[in-house]
Amino acid sequence: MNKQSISDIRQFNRFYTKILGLFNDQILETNYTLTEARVLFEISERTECIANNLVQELRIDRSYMSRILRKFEREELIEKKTSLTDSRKTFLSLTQKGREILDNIHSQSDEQIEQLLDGLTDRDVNEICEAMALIQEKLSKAKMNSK
Amino acid sequence: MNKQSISDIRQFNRFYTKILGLFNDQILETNYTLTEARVLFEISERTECIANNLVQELRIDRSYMSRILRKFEREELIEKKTSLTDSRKTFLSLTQKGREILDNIHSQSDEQIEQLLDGLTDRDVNEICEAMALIQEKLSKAKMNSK
DNA sequence: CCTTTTTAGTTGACTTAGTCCACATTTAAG
DNA sequence: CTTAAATGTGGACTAAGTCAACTAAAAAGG
Repeated sequence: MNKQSISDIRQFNRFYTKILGLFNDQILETNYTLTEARVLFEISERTECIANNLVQELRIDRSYMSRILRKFEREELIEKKTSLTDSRKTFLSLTQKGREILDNIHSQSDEQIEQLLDGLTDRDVNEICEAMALIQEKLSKAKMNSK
Repeated sequence: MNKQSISDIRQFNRFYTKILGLFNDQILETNYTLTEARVLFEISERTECIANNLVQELRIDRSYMSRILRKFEREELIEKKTSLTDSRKTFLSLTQKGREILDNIHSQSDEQIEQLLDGLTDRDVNEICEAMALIQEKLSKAKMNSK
């Protein structure tokens, strides 16, 4: 394995850590943390989502997840519904309010991305998107092989 | 601005947040946090580094930085030296031990990157590196313009 | 079946990362 | 020369996240 490549990737990680850190700050302005936003998003993307899915997918402690979900329930962002076939499982779904909050978080996130891209041409932006797609595709493939 | 591009970038951000999260976990095994590792790295890269540089560059609270640096000093990872021309400023530098710890952190980080790339061809890895370089280059350019 | 193990989730107690604010110095600016 | 800005520290605090013990239900397995 090429040493230089590894070093390049470490550098990119530092670079992107800073960018994601900025984004994180903005999420705080919505009164939700990055972790909470990720949880909301995952619930929105899944059908018959259960807490344990999120624990595994997002690598969040179960007890912590339990508290986040309780908070969301109190704030009426989600609804819980016990599975009929397996009463250990609780299906999670966003309420209308939950969808609105998530949309809001996404809007703010979009705004910040636009700021980040400010001054670039459409072509530059497209190249960035292609580069990101390539990274995702290759790394996803890699992780499959190594698993 | 193209909506689809923004959405693609948000997706990449989610994807890369997970990857960096994994890396973060490994750093914890070295008994240093990601933040501490970033501080050590920045000190190593700068000549006449002062705490306030790090506060601004890494967006860390000043009091928190003060404590991190005190911890590093106690552990003899860094040395402090008051500036002769401005006694408010304290120059920070890594000790031999500090450099060793940082090397250690980097080694573990490298190992994890190798795991991430496991199963990819050299060509795939090269393409990833090029994609990362493109993203960095374009986004750095963008940020300059918007500032 | 009936015991054991695993899965899903909750609760309490705790640690630690990070923030807020007031303060002390020292230098720069009006 | 007074005021404002920059650098750093210390105390008190909040909130994010962890750990361990527990309940309840389902699955596994002899």
